Amino acid sequence: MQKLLILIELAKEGAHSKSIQISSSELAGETDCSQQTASRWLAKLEEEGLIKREAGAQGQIVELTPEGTEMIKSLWQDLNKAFGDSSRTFKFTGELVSGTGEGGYYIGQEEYQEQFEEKLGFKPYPGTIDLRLDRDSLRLKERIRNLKGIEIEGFSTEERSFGDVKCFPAESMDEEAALILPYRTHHEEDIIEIISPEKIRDKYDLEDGNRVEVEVET
Amino acid sequence: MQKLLILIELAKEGAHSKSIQISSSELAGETDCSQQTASRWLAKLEEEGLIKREAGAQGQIVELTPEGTEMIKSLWQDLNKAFGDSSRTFKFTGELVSGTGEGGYYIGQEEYQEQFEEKLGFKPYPGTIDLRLDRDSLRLKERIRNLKGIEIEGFSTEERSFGDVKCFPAESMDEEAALILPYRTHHEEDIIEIISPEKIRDKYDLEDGNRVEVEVET
DNA sequence: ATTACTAGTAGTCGAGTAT
DNA sequence: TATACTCGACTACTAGTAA
Repeated sequence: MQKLLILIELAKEGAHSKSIQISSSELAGETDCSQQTASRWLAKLEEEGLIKREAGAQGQIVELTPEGTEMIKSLWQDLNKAFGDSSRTFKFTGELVSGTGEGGYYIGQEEYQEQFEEKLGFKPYPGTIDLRLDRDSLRLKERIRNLKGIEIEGFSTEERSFGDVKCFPAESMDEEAALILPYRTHHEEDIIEIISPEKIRDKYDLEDGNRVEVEVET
Repeated sequence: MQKLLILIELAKEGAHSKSIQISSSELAGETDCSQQTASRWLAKLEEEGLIKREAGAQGQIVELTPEGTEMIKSLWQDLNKAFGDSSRTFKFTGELVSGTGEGGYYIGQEEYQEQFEEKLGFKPYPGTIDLRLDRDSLRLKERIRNLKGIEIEGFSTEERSFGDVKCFPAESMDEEAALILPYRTHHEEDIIEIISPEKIRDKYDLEDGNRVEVEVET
């Protein structure tokens, strides 16, 4: 129990994004245990690879490792699931990039199109708008991954298979749209794909590098 | 450690909002411990007043108590603080209600007005728009309370003192606005106060009971 | 299939204290 | 001041098993 509490306290102090200076007694005070326990746990957490630290006779500098961060973050996401992220609008920002054209190939598939029309209420233009997300928006993507969206089922043709896809109603430039999130990701992590009934790129004369905002409903 | 994990697992299963049926071995599977441990913890959690349950030879029905829910929720909020809720738009919905007129009295104070103008960029109409929140939006209010907003400092007159207030830029009906969150709350918990440079009530002919949406930036 | 007791072991605790 | 060791007490674990 203290192990988790200590890890959480370190996260609260910001150790997931920077090195922090914290003494074992300070930490003990925050987590309601003895200085010895805090010290012992810090040593153990280091051993387990969850934190990195430099401990000396005059204090220590602590930082969560990616593994430690991951552990706390997944706990956070569990709680997000539990307490819900309902009725929330996520605003993604990023710049327009050219897809490989593969997006259109996917979306154009009749099986996908039918489901989009049925579940989203519109027939998407057979092409995706690809956005390279800003740093801030990257977190949101990770977050939205855990939310329940509209499920689009995959299927197989003779040549290949198309995976399950999750989507969320969205709006961009006052146009109806949807965020597409494949379960099997084939994109770089900082890119999202948007579909819309209109060919938004042409309608608004968009070019690569233009800044675009997308509001996603959950 | 298991104690927290088990409590979290129960929350994940929805036990904070309804009674759930879960066997000790099921719970043990999810939290990676033995059936005996899960069983023992459930008994202990009940003893501590964190859960309520009906255990019998053919399973048990479990539900978090308000205390248990509070415990997990505060953990969640700690993590929210740590990992941030940046770049998020919160959409509040509710129905318009008449304030006591006290809102206008507050907002009208010169010391507040100056700070609003300086920190929000507009001089609010001296009156608040009060919204009785929908159930879904209630959660958001609780959530937004923990976020860093724009601080408006309190002050004292000869007669009385006005407390610190936190506010967030917002938009409602395409009008610039701000959500006002007093630290010392004097309202019922399901009500939020909005200010705006315009007298929105008149401009849009709003009456009590009308549904209003407010998008709050964080 | 459940819940949950017992017993033995492993893990965790804080006090005292060394460095 | 720090960190962190030893040690005795206590707690929590799992396996076995009863009900």
